[in-house]
Amino acid sequence: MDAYFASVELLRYPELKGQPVVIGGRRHTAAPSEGFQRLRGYAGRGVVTTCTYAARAFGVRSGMGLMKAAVLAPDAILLPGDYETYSRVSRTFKSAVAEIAPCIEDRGIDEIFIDLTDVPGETRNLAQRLKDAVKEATGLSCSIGVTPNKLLSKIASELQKPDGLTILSLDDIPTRIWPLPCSAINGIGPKATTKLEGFQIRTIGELAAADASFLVEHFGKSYGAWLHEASHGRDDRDLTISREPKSISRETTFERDLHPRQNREELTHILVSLCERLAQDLERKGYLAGSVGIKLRFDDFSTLTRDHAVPMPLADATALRDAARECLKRVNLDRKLRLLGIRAGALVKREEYLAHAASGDRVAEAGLFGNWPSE
DNA sequence: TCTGGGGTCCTAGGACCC
DNA sequence: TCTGGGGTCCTAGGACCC
Repeated sequence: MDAYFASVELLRYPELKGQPVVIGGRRHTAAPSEGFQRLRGYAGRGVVTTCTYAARAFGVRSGMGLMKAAVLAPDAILLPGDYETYSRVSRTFKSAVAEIAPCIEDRGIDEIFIDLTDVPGETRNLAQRLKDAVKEATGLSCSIGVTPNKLLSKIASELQKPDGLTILSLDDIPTRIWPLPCSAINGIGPKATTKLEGFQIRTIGELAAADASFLVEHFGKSYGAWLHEASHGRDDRDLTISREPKSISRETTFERDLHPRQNREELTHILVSLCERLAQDLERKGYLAGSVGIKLRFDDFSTLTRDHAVPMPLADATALRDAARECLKRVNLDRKLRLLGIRAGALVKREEYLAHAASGDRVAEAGLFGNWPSE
């Protein structure tokens, strides 16, 4: 989806069309009827989640601090994110696509992979039908890349944003893919980009020209070999149609840094609140946590995590808090914090766990391992 | 003027087991 | 007194993505 959150907001406020609009920051109590909040004079933490193309023209980008964005585009309109609406519209566009092509891999709120292998129809025609269906169902534009695999489709979908439709075959790789910067490949982030630049490798073509052995030597067996394959547009991954979550978490960045001793009560209150929200998430989704972790970010932005495997899977707020305390015992709390998070890992389906526990399977399993025959 | 929140996957060391 | 080969689980950190 193109500039997804911002585009959804433009549906709600059509009068903002063409204007620089930024989604981000915390929900504000001021009603929009009193006029839109401008970025000018913004004070506080928070980043740009999404922005319109008009805002991008000022140099504003996703992930940029709002204070910096305010300098670049002081008259841009700032709207808080409304994730419930974005989720609802997300389900709508995915359903519209599924009516035409049911084999879909979910890639988050605004992105999907679609397997068109068994969908009849001429390629360009089919892609246009998908775009039309999304537009019809949501009023929003999207950008599509049709290629032989996921790696290339992801790159192709970015080539003509917004409202793009790009079709590539393997023969197009030298002309369409190789001129692009390495970072256009999904999986090559800032660190790898910098390191590659150190070897004078800037484009995907330059990466493709590098020896596989050289890449393995400097980037490791697995990542190095993958870099080589990716640069040649090779990718044999299947679509992942359904998956179970591995972890569920809640975290929050404070308005101001808090000290574990001076602001003990405030921090305790925040932790309790995070545990309550996480407990609700677990309950709603039907999972129990086999491990509980905490995440701390200090005033210098350094981050630390601690994990605790619990003897019995749990999901209620009090138990989460007790487990979090076990983790906190192992941390030196002598510096101010800017973020606190809690995470449920080693998830087990509540229903399945309860069924096993009732049938005594757990006891049998423990017995099996306890009595393992020795040589 | 510092840098959100929710995730996944990978690596690597150590404990522990047969 | 010194040392194997295979495996799993736990924990911590980091890169990357939406």
